[in-house]
Amino acid sequence: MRSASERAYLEVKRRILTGAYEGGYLITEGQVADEVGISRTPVREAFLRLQAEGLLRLYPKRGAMVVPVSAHDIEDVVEARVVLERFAVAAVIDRGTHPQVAKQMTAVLDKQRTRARRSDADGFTDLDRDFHALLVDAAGNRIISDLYASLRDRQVRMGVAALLREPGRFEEVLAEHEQLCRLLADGDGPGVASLLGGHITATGEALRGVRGEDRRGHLRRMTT
Amino acid sequence: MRSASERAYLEVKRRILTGAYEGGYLITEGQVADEVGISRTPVREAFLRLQAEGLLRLYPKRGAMVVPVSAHDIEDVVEARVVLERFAVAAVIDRGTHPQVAKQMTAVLDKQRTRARRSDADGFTDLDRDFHALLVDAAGNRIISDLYASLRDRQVRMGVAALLREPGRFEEVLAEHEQLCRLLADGDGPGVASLLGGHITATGEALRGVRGEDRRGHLRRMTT
DNA sequence: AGGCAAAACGATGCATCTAAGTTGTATGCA
DNA sequence: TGCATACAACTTAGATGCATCGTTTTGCCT
Repeated sequence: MRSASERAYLEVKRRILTGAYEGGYLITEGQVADEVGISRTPVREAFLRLQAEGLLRLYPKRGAMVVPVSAHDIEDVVEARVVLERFAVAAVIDRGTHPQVAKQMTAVLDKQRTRARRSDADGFTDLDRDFHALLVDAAGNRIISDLYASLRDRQVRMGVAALLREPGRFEEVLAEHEQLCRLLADGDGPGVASLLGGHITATGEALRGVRGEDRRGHLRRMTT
Repeated sequence: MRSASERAYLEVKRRILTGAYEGGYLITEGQVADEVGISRTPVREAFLRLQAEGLLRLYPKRGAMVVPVSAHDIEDVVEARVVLERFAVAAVIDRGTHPQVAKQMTAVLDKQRTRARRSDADGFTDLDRDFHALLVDAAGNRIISDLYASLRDRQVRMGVAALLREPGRFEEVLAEHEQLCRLLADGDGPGVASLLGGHITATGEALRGVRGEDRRGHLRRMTT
């Protein structure tokens, strides 16, 4: 049995990431406590963790606001991802482990292909995460790996999942990943770097197009 | 009056950063609660925040361990800092705001010089933070700015303050900062990048030399 | 003396209770 | 009607109590 605060944390995070709690809404400790069936103390702890992750903003005596994602936030996340992945590529090549890493990434890419054939968008998304995480983790810098993981979370919130469901998107991603593996295997740092810029930035562009209409700045109480 | 949890947070963080709580020690909620004169609830919240920042690791029913810093951690922090600052330089130059940023940094540098003349190590350190933060913030990426700030905290823990007290260190830092400002003003991205590598990495090297003997892996109860 | 089991101790996890702050509303007055 | 004020409802901040779990110590047995 998981701890109560862990359950509260996972549940609220899930709701935020899936969009069940939209950006801008106010949620309260008592509300979540009732829904999850625990007392308010563990919920408070979950809220604190989520605030640390940047998903909630706590207003004393008022409630917790689900942080809205702005167009600027998307740019920041995309930009940070490019920075981190480019560093990872350089580090991996510098270490000389790029052939092995490229091999592992290719293996993931193969799995991704089968998911694409089965139109399994969720599986595809998970493997996409693995693909990029593999690269970043191979750089061997814990700090950067952790940040990268949290960026993935935020991107999920921005609706990447929905994006991947668009027709033809699978193929584009696969092709780019394939090229990425090839360039990495060859140790072509600059090549990977420029490709990455395009790959990730393209995702960002598409994101901004797909959404971003319903941004409001004011607070609204969550209506159950 | 600050909130109780805020006080607990600041106090414990201060003790960790100053080394009053060494890495590897176990501290407990009750202990801190008594010392700060509040109940355990706000202390628990402070512990959670500190765990999120990577300064504490919580062991259920056992206590909170002050995370020890290993040589590898130092490398990670140094490496991450170089990555972020290099990005910042490129971004600032790309935006074309580098002349203004360089000007602001030069202003901070001037203040730093007066502190150095007065042998005010604390003031010097604070301004060093400002100097680098100015550059990173100018890149306009919140995510990267936040991470950079947290890295500064960790570096403080690693004993940078003590390092700066070594004779002649002020001058080296000042000279490097001065050159950095010049290169940035000229928009010489690659030049700043390579200088940065040396500047920050040198700090890391020195750090590793100055400390790192007393690393032990086991837990020891804090003896008051 | 050495080993082991059980009790005592100490820590956290969570629920609950009180206090205090904030918001929105209703009321009275100009 | 418009505005200030009082108040009621709701929320969090913090304290406290208890149950549970891990650790240590103690005391008995071999």
